[in-house]
Amino acid sequence: MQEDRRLAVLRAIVEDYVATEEPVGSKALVERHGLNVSPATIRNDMAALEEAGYLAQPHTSAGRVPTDKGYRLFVDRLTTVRPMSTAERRAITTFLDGAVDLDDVVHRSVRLLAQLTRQVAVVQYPVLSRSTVRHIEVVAMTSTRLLVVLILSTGRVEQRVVELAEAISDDGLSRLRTRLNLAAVGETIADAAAALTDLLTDEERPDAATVAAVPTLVEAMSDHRSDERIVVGGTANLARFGGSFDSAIRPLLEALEEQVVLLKLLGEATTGDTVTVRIGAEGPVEELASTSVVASGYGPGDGLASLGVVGPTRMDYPTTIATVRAVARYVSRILDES
Amino acid sequence: MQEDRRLAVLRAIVEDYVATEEPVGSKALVERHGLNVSPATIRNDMAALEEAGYLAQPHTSAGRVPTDKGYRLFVDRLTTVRPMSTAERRAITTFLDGAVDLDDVVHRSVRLLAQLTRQVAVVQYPVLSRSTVRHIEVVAMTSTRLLVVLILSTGRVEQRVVELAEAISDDGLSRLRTRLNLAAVGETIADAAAALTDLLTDEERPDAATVAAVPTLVEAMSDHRSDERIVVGGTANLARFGGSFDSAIRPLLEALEEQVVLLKLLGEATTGDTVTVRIGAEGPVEELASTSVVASGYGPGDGLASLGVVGPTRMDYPTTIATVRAVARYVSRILDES
DNA sequence: ATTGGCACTCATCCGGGCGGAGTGCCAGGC
DNA sequence: GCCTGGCACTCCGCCCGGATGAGTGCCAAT
Repeated sequence: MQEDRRLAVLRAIVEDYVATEEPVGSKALVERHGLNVSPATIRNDMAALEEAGYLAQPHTSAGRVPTDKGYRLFVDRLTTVRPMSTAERRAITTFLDGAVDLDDVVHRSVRLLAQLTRQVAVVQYPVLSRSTVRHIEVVAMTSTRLLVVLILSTGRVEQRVVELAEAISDDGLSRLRTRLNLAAVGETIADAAAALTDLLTDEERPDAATVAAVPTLVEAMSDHRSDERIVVGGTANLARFGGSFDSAIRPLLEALEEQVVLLKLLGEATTGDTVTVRIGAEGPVEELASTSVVASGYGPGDGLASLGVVGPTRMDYPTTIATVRAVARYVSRILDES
Repeated sequence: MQEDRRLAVLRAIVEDYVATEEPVGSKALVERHGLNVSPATIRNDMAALEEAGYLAQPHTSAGRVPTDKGYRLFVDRLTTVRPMSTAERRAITTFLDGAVDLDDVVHRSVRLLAQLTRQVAVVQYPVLSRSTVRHIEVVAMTSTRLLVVLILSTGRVEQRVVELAEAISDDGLSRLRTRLNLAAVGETIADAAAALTDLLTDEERPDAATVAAVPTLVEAMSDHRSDERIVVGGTANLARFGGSFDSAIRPLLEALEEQVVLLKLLGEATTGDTVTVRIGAEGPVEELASTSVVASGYGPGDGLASLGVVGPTRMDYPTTIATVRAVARYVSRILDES
């Protein structure tokens, strides 16, 4: 009974606070929402909610503001998923359908997310597993320096530079190339890596170039790390971010430049391909106590990479969640098709 | 005589203002610099400088602040090039020498610039001309969808997806591959593009796959545009940026996300491989009236791409200029070697 | 051409007084 | 037992006025 109303009050406070950015008081609350009770009643409820840790007062005799815990309850139990309008759906599909390659998909996704949520968007490159080796190309830059290019069936391209201990001839180069391709082409990544390593032991006298090139290749193959690149967009939306520059925005800008931190943020906030929300101090980076992350796994098949937005704890969770989910799903579908 | 002193006064004001961020008055000026005249004299000089448009007063009876014109005079005639300390030199070389490929060079350069200048750094990917085609690889994603990968001798890799009107067989695929490579490998970009285009007309009946793939390849080759990618770093340094968020920082953040605007900024501020400075409203983007750009062309051979920093008009020009120049030179050298 | 002196102008910094929004609590009503 | 109206209280934010001080502009003297 009262319990229901109290939750309604919490929801109303969150909504109003998100909209106005100002502490919300009892009177304004009853007016703006159709609560058929008096302000006094609301005050009692608010006192109870504060007691329970869902609300806080900036100072005595100011309105209430949701705490992290309050937001948590809000997103967990009070959020009804706002279905996206068909216009929005179409915006997403048309914008994303124009993409021509993986890079393009990723970059378009960031822009899209940033624009739709008016927040900072973050997209991690997807890891395309179950790919096989399509071709290995070896290019001599100088006589002791090779560029090794690995082309996978999915279109991923890895390139590495290898330094040789001794010069290699044109002939040696093309022998190296055929040998590498013979061993690896057509295999899955794991098998190819094994086959290549075998080259080192099988042969009587593996030449220097092989010795140098193989480990690099294997590393490049297993280097899904290099796929953990991250693209950030919509930083200008930080302008809407309230709060002081130094305490809120600067650490965020710093984090956005640190791929490692970003990955941690995204990773933490992602389980499977469902949308996850990390609110304020729940996360690993304490300087980011006043920011929330809404992220989702995505990718062909299962949740293999993450994408999402970063914003102030005071954000419009329902629509943000809906948008992130919609984009994640559509991007996944595109990746599945291509 | 007085003219000399007036220039000295301008220089002193610029230096003090850059250091303190506060309007500088006559008394403080004579104290902090060894000017052997009285404050009153300085006041006269300042009045003259203001009359001439080099200084401005925030409000009556406040100290003076340099105008854009004042900064211009300062960098053009009053700046003695501060040689870099050997420690700085070494920092640059060691940091940049660790780079393994082009991507790495570019990214390291941004970080380096951002750290050394404590400003926002911007580096455009260099256009590596005189590269030749090393290999063309064609990968079937589906039966009507090909991934074309172009490997250049410099290590640049371009990839494009091609949609075919009709399905292609494995056999057709490998014939396409050999034909493309036969025509293009070893040629310079320009020659290869021509040779490929010839394929379309020479043959009796060029097959559908060739028809579809060739234009894409040619486009990818001439697509130095895709080399006009830009990497930005050090955004967190915006925190030190004075001024209001909305009038100064927000437009800058927006500009930093707009590759086009950035390119215009960099391009404008670059002629040849010498360091150029664009101050405040001199530039093309009016919202960026309170920011300056210090940029330099760089690249193997001549100034083929730009790199530089963006910061408040009130910046330490001498050291910034020295740093940008040093980095540009060293990056150029690295690119020349590899 | 330079200097010291002097009057003047503003920004900035308190301290106090006021208004208003909002709360907490209590006593009465359904 | 829960809701409500009333009332006293707390503080934040705003405005005002005076004091402070840095800095200027001008003028007469050297």
